[in-house]
Amino acid sequence: MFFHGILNMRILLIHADRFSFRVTGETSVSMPSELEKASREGEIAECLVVFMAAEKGDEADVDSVVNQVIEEVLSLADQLGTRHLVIYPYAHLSSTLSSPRVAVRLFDEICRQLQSHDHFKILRAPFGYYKAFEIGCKGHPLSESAKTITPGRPAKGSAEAEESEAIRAEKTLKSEWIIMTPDGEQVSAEDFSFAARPNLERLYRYEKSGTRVSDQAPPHIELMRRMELVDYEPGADPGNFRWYPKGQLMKRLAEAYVSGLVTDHGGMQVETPIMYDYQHPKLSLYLQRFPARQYVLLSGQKEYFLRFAACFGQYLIQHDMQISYHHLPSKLYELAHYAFRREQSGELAGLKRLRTFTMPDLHTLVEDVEQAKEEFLRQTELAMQCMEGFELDFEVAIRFVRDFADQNRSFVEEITSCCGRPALMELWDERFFYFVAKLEFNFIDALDKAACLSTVQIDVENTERFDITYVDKNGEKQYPLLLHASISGSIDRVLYAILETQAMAMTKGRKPSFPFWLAPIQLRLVPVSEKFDGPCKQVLKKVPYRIDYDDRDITMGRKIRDAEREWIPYILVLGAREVAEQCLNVRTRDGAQRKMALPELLAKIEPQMKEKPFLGLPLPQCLSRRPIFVG
RNA sequence: GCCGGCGUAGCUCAGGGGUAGAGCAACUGAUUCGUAAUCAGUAGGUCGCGGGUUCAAAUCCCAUCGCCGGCUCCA
Repeated sequence: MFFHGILNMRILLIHADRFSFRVTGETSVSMPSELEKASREGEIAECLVVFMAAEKGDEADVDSVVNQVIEEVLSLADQLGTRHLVIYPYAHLSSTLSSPRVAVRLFDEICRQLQSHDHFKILRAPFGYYKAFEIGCKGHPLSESAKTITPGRPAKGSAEAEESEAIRAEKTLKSEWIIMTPDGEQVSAEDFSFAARPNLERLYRYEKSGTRVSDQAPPHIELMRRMELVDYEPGADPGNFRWYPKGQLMKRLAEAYVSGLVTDHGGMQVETPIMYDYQHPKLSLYLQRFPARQYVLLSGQKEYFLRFAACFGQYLIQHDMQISYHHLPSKLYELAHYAFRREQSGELAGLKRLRTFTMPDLHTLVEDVEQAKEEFLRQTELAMQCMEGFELDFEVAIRFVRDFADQNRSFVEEITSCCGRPALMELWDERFFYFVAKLEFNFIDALDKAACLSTVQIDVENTERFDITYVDKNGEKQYPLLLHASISGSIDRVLYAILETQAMAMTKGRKPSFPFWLAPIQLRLVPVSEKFDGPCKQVLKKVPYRIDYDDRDITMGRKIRDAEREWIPYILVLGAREVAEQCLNVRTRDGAQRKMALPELLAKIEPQMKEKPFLGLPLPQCLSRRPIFVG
């Protein structure tokens, strides 16, 4: 039903002073029955002529196409005040025609429905014949209009028609909101005292009302540009960003970190295609579950959609795998680079919400509910560790189908105690989604808005839909349960959260900083004058981190200022005094200065890199050789 | 997608029917400097893109694209 693409019905509407046609010959798809339904020739004054061509994509959902064509025609006829219609099959509007069978069905239905409006006089031209026509177009602004009809995207004005079953269901879904404390206590969210957890209250209010007014742009947007990390790309579709060297480095480090955590946890890393066949039977079933927000692309005569998650690529692998109960739990992992969601333009928000983003996606097949719970907890711990590595604070939300929560009370308590903080719990009476349990780590940003980062879910639907099976002890095929997990959430969104966190720190008068392992430049060497170039080169050779060298011909005050504005964790000043004392003057983010010998400094830095990935400088080491990317 | 705001130099912005402006950055020169902005000079623009009104449009009108915010949405 939400199955649509770009190969869809075209109609051309022309308001004419006069229109006439006559059949001139047969084509390869001529059907004599058409001549009975329509006329061999006809003439009409003052009318709306509807030229139509049915396309391949229409075959998926004839009813929806018919409804939309009717709506377009009625609305235009109404505006023009005309009562005469001409229905004219016109294959030349399309290069990818549907089958004649479908086209005839479509035209029949459109005519039948239009005829039911008795104030119309309809002239119908036959399908499948060569025809000659003459037309006198009125030429006013409304007199010519072309439309492409998209099945499944129903007529304007029927807002609910645009929603999938699942989304519609969510609207009517009754939620109960509870706060669950780490020691297992449950309090209705309305009665809970949030004094110690203001962000949890923000999450609850945000979730309950779904909105938060703001007249400001999220502060990370200015930061991502000023810090030369990420920027808008006017040459692309909105929500597709360009990544400058520093941002690209941070992204690669974050990806390497998350992938390392997941593969150490037993995830088997794979890579799957970014585009899929629209007509694939299993995928089309899956797509029907969700609103149509895909990028669709046409290649030759075939339509493809760009993946919106790594799920189905992995389902298709798991479907083909031979799995026995010995292998469970079995984990496939992909760093989905990229996933595409054609969000509405107004929904895009810097790095928080993009149309193209990178997402770590872990899918774990488990034998039964017991194994699912065990894995769920391990993956929750992993997500905790991940947030710690990124130095991010978050609030926990857990959502359950009520029956599942009732039958697994101790599990629910274990999740909250594992997170070590009170959690917002949502309970649904019925299951509308594919999962029975969902954990989320939500980040609260500088504008008090929530964004979901890590998530773990128990899926009870998709192994059956994608025919993913394992062989049990008795040699019988079984459907496993499936855990979805994104240990960090979208990598882009992690960067958003890091930048928003620093924006909040700045408003509180604190100096912003990146986690040391993620800082694009970790140390900067500042010579007091160019006379110290020699000793500086010696220092550069001995530091195994991302260190650069401010060799520009400007004052030292200026160099310090620039380094501070880049949030560089260690600024090393080298002049006559340091050369004499065989040391460096080290300035840290707190503004303090200390004399340190190089080995002492390296020893201080080392623990900050523990178990974190490392990559080299993303830019020329000498600042004098470094171009400016943003203003 | 709908509603509102914005779009002028690389960046941040002022101007508002009659010669295109500032600060920062860039470039050149001087300066060799001790912890958040050294001094002087030079260059830099299809005023988002496209139409229209006008003797004349960056300025007014229309359309369009982009960004931001709200609605909706967030698999």
